[in-house]
Amino acid sequence: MKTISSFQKLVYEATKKIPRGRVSTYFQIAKYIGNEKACRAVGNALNKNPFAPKVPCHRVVSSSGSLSGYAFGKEKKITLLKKEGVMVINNKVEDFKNKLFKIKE
DNA sequence: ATAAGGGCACCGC
DNA sequence: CGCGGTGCCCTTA
Repeated sequence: MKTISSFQKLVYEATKKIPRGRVSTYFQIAKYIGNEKACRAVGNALNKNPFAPKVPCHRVVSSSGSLSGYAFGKEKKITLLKKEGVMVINNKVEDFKNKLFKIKE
């Protein structure tokens, strides 16, 4: 039992909302939660990721489209993204802004 | 309660 | 465009 807080719950919710072939940013999730400044906290929450397979943390990238990191290895993240239709080049998402999914809608 | 860490974002050079 | 420094937030020990 992880005893997660509302914050993390929202993080996972937002992350799960990200459709396949689409990517989002920690910042976007942070805003969805209500604290755009909590971008680090978001990453931390995803890092623990008690819902690993349920939460597609690999669809979450940095504001510049860089993969930044991944609990299972960024290389794995790239592979998953490419398999979902997201072209990843040089550890960065191609057409990032075009594939960017805005959760707060 | 305090200290440190973590998958960030922004600003300046 | 890349690097370094800074600020905010959350979790765990």
